Amino acid sequence: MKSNAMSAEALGLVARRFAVLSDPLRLRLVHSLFEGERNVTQLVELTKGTQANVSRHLQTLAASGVLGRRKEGLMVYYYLQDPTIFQLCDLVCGSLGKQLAAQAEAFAGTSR
Amino acid sequence: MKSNAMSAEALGLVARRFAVLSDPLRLRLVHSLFEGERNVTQLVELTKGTQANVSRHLQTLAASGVLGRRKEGLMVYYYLQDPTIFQLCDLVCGSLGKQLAAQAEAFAGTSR
DNA sequence: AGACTGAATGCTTGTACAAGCATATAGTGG
DNA sequence: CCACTATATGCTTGTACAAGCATTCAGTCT
Repeated sequence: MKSNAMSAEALGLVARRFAVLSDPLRLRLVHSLFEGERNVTQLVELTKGTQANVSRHLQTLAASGVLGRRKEGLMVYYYLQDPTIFQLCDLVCGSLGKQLAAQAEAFAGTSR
Repeated sequence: MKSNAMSAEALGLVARRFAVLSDPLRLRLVHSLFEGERNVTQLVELTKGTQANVSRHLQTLAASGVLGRRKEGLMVYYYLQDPTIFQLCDLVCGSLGKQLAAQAEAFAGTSR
């Protein structure tokens, strides 16, 4: 595998993965699953979304491999399936935190 | 800061960061800068995009703090400014690789 | 069987945004 | 000042997709 010439196909997959994580409600859902699996109703309450909307976003997340599904009677439990999600979120949050802190400092510096 | 109740604002920022990385051309641009800064014309050639389109995507990437800009005469050089981008890409690529390998194996298993 | 609950799916509407094309700005040299 | 090169910016069009609402599907209980 050449490291400097990613195929268009691979690029599309990576882009798609990022796109899946680029929605606030989906991020809330992922975040709500950090501490363990939850069924749809619980997720609706936790995220304060509508049932239909939450259900659809869960499909998206599951289809992309981020979440897994487990059916138990009437209820469907979703759980984090991709373990890299934690690190991904940590990285982005850390990076944004640093960036905002730097901006704040630069702003404070303007009055010197 | 409570770790289990991210503000809507913070969530929006994270989502936005992922959204910036969710475009194939932008990923190509980022990838083209892995080995050092490049000016717009070079990036147009490397990514085979149009000048206008490349320029606009570079704006997006720079505005979000992923890239930095350096002007030198007529030319503008862009460079990776957020060091976490490497790790972010590695994580996603690794995760996708595992996922695809697992799928391939599962598929092969169907004929057993 | 019917009534009920949890989850998924049509269908529509509004909005964000990528790409294309033409044009404008900025900087350089004659 | 004019011509030229590098980059950025209007403006338009097409497409993807989130949200809302109603409806359907699936499973449980009597």
